[in-house]
Amino acid sequence: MTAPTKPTHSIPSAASAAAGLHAPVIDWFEENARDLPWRRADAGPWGVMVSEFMLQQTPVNRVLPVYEQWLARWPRPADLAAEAPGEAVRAWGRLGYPRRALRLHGAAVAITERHGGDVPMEHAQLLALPGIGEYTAAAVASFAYGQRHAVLDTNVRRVFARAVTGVQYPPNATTAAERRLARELLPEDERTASRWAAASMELGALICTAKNENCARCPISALCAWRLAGKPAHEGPPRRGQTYAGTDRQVRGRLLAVLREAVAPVPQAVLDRVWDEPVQRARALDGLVADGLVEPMAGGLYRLPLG
DNA sequence: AACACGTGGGA
DNA sequence: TTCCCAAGTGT
Repeated sequence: MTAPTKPTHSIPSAASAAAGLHAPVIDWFEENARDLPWRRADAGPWGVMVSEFMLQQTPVNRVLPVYEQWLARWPRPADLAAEAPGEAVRAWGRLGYPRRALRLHGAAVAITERHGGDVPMEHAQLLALPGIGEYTAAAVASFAYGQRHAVLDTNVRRVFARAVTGVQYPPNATTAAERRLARELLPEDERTASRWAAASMELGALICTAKNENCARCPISALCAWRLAGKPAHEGPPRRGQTYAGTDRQVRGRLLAVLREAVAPVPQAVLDRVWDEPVQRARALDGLVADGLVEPMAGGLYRLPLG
């Protein structure tokens, strides 16, 4: 008597059960994707890369105008590489986390020196660039070059948490289980995989949002584990809210705002006006200098870095 | 692993 | 007003 055929090497997973997500999400994306400049055919790998830097923790609507100015001024990596890093910081404006501007400049220099001025195609080469981590490397490889990579950002993590795992929010930090799920859910076909990456991200950004999710317009609401379970509220430790008022970050922000607007080196006395408490003020300024965001000059003057 | 790192808009 | 959140990275 023969035992029933049973693949012992293949463990039934949530991923295999969720394979039916691809078509509805991709179809939805074809119909509802936003017409964003970095998605246009003429954006190119550099446009995609610039957008990814700017979109790290900053909403699309605030990125849009800065992105347009940036690409108009520096249409190729070599154009940015030829500038002083401080010009990148200035052009970054109020997008926040200005060290990203410094890293984008550094990445442009590395691309110019190591890759002949072309944004590299390989994930490992992208990952080696300053300011590019796991997410951004996968995003550029997928969006700019159509490659097959798991692109796991906060939107995709939330979609998976709900649709597949059945919980309201993903864990605070990305887990190995999430990475495995993302890989398992990735369509085999390269073209489909890159569409899936963009589509699942867009779904999280427009429909399956952190608050006030719009299940009525969701293409996979019928399959969503979280909705099917009655949309149970998040359990466990609350996501630690980041305080801001009174922190060094706030002081650094004020300091840098003054330097960004200044056309000439700024005297220490002018910087001193942005914050009353001298110890914290000095610490914040020292931190900016240590980070390479501010350059001290002789005579107690400060400016954005010349290089 | 936990933290630092900006900014502004919406609920 | 206060709180939450937005396509993360580096240490």
